Amino acid sequence: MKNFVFSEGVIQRISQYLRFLVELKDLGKRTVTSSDISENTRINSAEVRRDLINLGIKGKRGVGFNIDGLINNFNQILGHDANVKLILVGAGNLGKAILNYQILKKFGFDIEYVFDNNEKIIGKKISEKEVMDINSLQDIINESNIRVAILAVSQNSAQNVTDLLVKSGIKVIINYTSVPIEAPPHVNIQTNDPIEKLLHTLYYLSNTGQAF
Amino acid sequence: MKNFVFSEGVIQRISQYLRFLVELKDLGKRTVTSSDISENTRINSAEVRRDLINLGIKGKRGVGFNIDGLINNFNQILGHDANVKLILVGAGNLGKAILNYQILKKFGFDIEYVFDNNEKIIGKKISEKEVMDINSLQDIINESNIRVAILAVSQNSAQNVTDLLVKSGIKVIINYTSVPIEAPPHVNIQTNDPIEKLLHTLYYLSNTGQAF
DNA sequence: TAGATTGTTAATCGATTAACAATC
DNA sequence: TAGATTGTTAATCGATTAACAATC
Repeated sequence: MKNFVFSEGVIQRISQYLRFLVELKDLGKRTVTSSDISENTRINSAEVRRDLINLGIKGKRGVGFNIDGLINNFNQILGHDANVKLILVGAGNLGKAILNYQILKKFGFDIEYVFDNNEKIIGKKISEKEVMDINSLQDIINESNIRVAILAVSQNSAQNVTDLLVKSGIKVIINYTSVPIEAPPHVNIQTNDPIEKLLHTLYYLSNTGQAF
Repeated sequence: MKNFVFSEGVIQRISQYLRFLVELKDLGKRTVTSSDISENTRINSAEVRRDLINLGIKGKRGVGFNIDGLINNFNQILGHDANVKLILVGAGNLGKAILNYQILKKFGFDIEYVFDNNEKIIGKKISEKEVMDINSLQDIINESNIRVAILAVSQNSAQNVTDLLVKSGIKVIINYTSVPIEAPPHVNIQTNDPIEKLLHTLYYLSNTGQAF
């Protein structure tokens, strides 16, 4: 079974590789070299090659690696076998913008349901999705077996909605509010705001005159 | 000069520490232990202590570290001495949502100007900011010496606007569109979309039944 | 064949961890 | 004093890098 257990670092890098490869495939490319991947991901090319070899993926010397093969392998490792269904909570400005993110579809994620608590928009359609009453959230999650939610509600309802999501069985929350939220340890919260990236780039901005 | 050069890893960790500490201070806390920091950032507590010692920051045994002292130290290292001014490009759904991100203010970032190319909204106010004509962007950046931009335009104008930002002297672009954009190597692009985080969590979702 | 990139080795560096004496 | 956490050591692990023979 050890063969099927990957370290955090490897999974992290595979996510980065996969992201780049799907974009490349989209551009019509068929093969990719370890140095192409290295340039895009800032991961050393020797490490890329070692990762691939460790995963049992072979390339062609002088040519590179087959993009379709890599994508299939990576998806299999991540357990990304079919499209993954998501719910989106919050149909305000942020929610509407997220509904327009075509990248979700491209990477095999489908926003299946949209919820809000605002009676003025419940029942209306946004980007062809009907906005549902947040009071029906728990029932729908139970029926549909969805485990991943995108949180795009207002700051002051962020924690309440999080509690509801946890109670309903959601296991991954992509937090698009810019407030910290809390959940039990078995729920994975990924906060998506620009602060850490902004802080991080400041150092390079002020110390070199360049951003990196 | 070696004393003032920090590795990429250290800067990354300092950004994480700082983010947590500002939130803690906001809650009224005065001191923090290395294990508090460790729990929140998932960085080993011994490594936290070693980082702080290396930076010349001393704690009190049995008590912990002074939060204000840490924040000051970290800000100084990152070169975050005064509020940092930003521009926001794009005043659609996404831009409006970002204007409401109070976390920017809390961490010392001010959205100074908002630009759009839509004549219907140019001149109008959103969250007390007047929307300016994107044609005036280059002049205003030149005068104001702003070096950081948040990109929240539509997918099909993302690259054009990026080119304009680069030409105007912007050095850091926080890319909130979900399309990849290209810029010369001296410009730092930070793409902020949920794909890598989603891919990453899939592995834990399917391999353990839990997200981590 | 010539050019390019893989597959692999070996050396180094930084991150991670456990443990515990020092001391607030 | 008793309890807690720092400051520090030492051992280990994974990441990083350079280099180059193998081979497509």
